Amino acid sequence: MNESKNFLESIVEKDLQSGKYKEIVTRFPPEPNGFPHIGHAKSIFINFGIAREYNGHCNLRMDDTNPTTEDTKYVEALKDAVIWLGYKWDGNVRFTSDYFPALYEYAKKLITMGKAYVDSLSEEEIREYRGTVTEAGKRSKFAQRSISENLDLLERMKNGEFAEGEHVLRAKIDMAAPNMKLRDPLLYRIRHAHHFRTGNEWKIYPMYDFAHCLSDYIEGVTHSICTLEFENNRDIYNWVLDTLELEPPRPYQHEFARLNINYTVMSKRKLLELVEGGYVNGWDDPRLPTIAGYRRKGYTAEAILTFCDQVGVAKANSIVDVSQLEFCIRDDLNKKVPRVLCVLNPLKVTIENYEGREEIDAPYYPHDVPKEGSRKLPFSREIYINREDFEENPPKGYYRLTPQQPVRLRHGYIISCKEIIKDDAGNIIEIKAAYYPDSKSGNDTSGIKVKSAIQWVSADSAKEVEVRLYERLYKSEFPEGIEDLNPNSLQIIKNALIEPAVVTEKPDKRFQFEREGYFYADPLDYTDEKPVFNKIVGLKDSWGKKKTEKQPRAKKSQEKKIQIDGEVTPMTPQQEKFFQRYTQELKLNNEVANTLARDEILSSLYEEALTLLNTPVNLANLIVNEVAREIKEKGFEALQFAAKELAQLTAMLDEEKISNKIAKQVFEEMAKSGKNPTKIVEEKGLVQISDPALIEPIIEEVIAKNPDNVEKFKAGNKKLLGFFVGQALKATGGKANPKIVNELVAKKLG
RNA sequence: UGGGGUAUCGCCAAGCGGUAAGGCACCAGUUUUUGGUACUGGCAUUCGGGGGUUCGAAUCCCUCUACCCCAUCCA
Repeated sequence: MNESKNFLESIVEKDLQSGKYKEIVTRFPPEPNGFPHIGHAKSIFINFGIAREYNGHCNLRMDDTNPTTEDTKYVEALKDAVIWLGYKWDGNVRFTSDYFPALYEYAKKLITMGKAYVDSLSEEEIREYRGTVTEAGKRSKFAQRSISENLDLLERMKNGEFAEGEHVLRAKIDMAAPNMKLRDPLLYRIRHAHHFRTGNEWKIYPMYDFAHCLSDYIEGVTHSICTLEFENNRDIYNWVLDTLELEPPRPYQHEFARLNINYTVMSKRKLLELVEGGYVNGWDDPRLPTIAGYRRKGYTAEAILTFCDQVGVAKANSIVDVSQLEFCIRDDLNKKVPRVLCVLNPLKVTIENYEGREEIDAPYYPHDVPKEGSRKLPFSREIYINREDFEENPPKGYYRLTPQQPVRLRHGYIISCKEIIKDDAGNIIEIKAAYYPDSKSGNDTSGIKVKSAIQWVSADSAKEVEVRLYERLYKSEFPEGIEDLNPNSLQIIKNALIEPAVVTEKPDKRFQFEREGYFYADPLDYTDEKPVFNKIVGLKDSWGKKKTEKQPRAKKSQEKKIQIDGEVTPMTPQQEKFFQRYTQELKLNNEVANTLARDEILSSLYEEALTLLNTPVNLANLIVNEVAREIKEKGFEALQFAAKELAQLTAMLDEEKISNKIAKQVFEEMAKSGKNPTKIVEEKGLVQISDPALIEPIIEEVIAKNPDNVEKFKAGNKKLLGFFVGQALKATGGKANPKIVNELVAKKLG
């Protein structure tokens, strides 16, 4: 498990601690209009994971408010995905459509409150009236309708008296809102369509923004977690819940960045295009990032979950490298799966000095995997090895069989090449070899050193199998469309040869084909007569990499990106006047003066404080930095202090009664409680300690407690000075005079 | 162009005024009858840029830049 907390976990912990909620309730709320993919897995992992972590529960809710796109086959797939990933939803599967009656009542309530109206503008008009990002919209004349008329119209909409598009129900919020989503959002539209659950019962269907928040509320959800593109919808979410004056507690929405992986597409539209266009073989094609695809390919749920955990949850749009996912599945399978021998591209080898046959006892697991089990490996005069494991003219660093270099047959004997047989075209078709009888694995007395052991199968007992080799679907790292498809994403080998135990014993469904990768017995097409294996992922291959790479490796551009400074809005004459006064008369630095001059609130506060205390620089710094933050966070009206308190605080600073560090602490307290700063200092005894005699023993102690850091410091790590100062300051509760501490630490450490 | 977000290593990502976590990738080396695994070590003098505040800034303030989302009767 990822040890550091993500921002959602922090929020949940805070809400639990503050008593905002007694129990955490989350929900995974997909629309059943497509097959789930690994992006859903991330959402499932987060929602169910948080519920599990904090002993709450998580609902599975189908957000089925759009009858034209949804289908029950998708709800089954979604349910399967959750179960496969190992989670259990609370109670039954929920459906937004279950709440249609309740939602309808809430809509009537909004109308009654004068907060919603039936609009009869056309679709096009509604769009026009909405305005643009820079221009305010204008409200429909139908917003004037009376409550009773609205109520009547809504009921008749529900009863099917109107055609689609004739009317809609809208929230009455603000047609000039800077957030476009708030410009009287639609709440209901008329749809004469068949819904896969409610049939033809409803003629009106609620929109996402109306249905989602209320469904969350109805289910008692506490944390409504969704992806970043809903950030703008959060305002409506809150508006609906607040306006309806629902009994608390109510849910709050939090957004995280959706999952993206390079060489992969995740959008419903593009996935659909691949399937419908026949570029892949259905929704469970192993090249697809769908849950069904990964499953068919042989991925384990554990690997997917580990991956979700590793990539973390944050708010920055990002694209994760596929190698992270590949690592997860390799890492999982490495410790679970039996190793067997399979020859993908067979080359016949006749061992001329061997007669008869024998069975070699071979363990399924290597020494570093703590699992038991073994099988018999038949060996005979005729065997097959992989074509790539023999080279007539080997490149430098080649470890396998060559005319000069012997090689070990894994679990078996060492062989060496005696003769190369070629066909008329010059292709190698067979190797004549000799084996060393005293080199058998386990009791090798031959003393021959080989550089590698290769996989092989005995010709008389090997089984022919089909192996499907999958590579990334796209050749482009950030694929756009079908033009970026990798033409070689699927290679089918019809006549690979595998050792018999795999088919007869079936020790598992997943295997490592030694030196090749991990493979999975295809759950649909595999039969004992015609076994089929899918490649899950290859092994790491440092040899193959060495061979292919070498030359490209574009050197990264060393120069930093040059950033152009944009234009700064010029000051008004009034601001200019202030600026002049601040810089020249009061000797403030340009930056501080500039900030002050441009901000009316700050400057008036400053001017006022100046009349109480004539310390222009310290006062300006306090206002520009600390007060500005306070105003930014809470607003000017919420300020708990006035110019007088600021002057008092600054005065203490001037007298060096308190240090800057303490001043910040006092300021925070003052901003929170509105207490008088002098009083805070007195009550908490925050007066600065500047006497070296008092500080010195503390420093001694810090030094004594951190011998290794002293070492590091003496070895040249000068950054550690800050560490020691910090520790000493901490020991005094921040009261020690930092300047003095700095000096003393520097002196003591030489 | 208004509003809402986001920027920390090649890719993810912690960090919330006092020593720049961790994972993947990569590079060395050790072990190895899988060119796998495991193990060891190396990988950000610097946090999008520029200023400011502070003894001390990735963290606070100002400002600029880049990218993402919003003008579906989709979710």
